Amino acid sequence: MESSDLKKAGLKATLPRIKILNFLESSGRDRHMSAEDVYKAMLESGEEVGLATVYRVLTQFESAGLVTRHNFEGDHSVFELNDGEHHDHILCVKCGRVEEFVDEVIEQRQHAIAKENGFAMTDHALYIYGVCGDCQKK
Amino acid sequence: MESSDLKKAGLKATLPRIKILNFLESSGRDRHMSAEDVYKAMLESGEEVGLATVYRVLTQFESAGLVTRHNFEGDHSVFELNDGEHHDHILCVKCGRVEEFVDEVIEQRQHAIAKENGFAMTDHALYIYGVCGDCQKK
DNA sequence: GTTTGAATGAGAATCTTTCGCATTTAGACC
DNA sequence: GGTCTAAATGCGAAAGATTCTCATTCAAAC
Ligand SMILES: [Mn+2]
Ligand SMILES: [Mn+2]
Ligand SMILES: [Zn+2]
Ligand SMILES: [Zn+2]
Repeated sequence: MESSDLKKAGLKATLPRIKILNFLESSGRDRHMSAEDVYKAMLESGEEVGLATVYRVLTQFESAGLVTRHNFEGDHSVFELNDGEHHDHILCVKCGRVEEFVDEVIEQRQHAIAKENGFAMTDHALYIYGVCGDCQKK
Repeated sequence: MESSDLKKAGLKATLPRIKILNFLESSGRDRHMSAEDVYKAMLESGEEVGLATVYRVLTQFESAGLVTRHNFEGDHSVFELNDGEHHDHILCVKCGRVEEFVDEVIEQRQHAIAKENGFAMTDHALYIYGVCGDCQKK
């Protein structure tokens, strides 16, 4: 459906790419998914795409700015559809819940710190880990 | 030498653990090393320790609070000796240079954000990526 | 010094991700 | 619509990082 988005991103509108993009757009709550997550979820919904293709396409989407890659799990990457607005994440170490936030003070301090150290900042990753409200009750 | 530190941490003072701890303590500039880095560097200096043991010991040191694990490279962990003071990192995406910093404003905002989201904060990771001064000149 | 459970080393195994290559396909051109 | 061609796919093999298994060794308690 969104083959226009793909072409705009300089990517040929192939069936696997369309399927994966559609899938990411329709995965409301669980926005943050690993390649394996995407692969399995698509299998279950009958949309067959090779695992290697999922990895390739997600990486291409990242380069094209369609998705963002995160490494807050340490041992594997998770991806989320890029909605244009940057945000950071706070994660529950018990249940895996993920909340998003933006803090202008932190954003500004980061730029200041980069400048202080003579760096031209290109990116940053901020992950806050903790126990969410629900998990504290248990 | 520092077998006392190990015992204090509840770890038996074995030869591999003593060697690795000594090595970490003597690695001045390159404080941030992967398990493989530690393994190879020790081989070169004649201190033979199995790779699996390096992985095991570093993980034990982490649990004991002797070292801190970072994932700023995405695909593998790096470790650094814990000096008691928390700090964050700014990394050059060209040459891999790592600088350390502490920013109280950011630290406080993080706690505030956790509270706002109902989380009991346990940890956080902040990595700023950019091009360092030297690499900008090239 | 002896005993014994814990730690080690070596390689196998696992997990995530990438590669190689034969086959398929999107998009350009007729 | 039919042809063509480079690019994309799917599969299994391969790679890199880390963990596991298990026989052997060792620290430290007695
Ligand atoms: Mn997000
Ligand atoms: Mn550091
Ligand atoms: Zn939770
Ligand atoms: Zn640099």
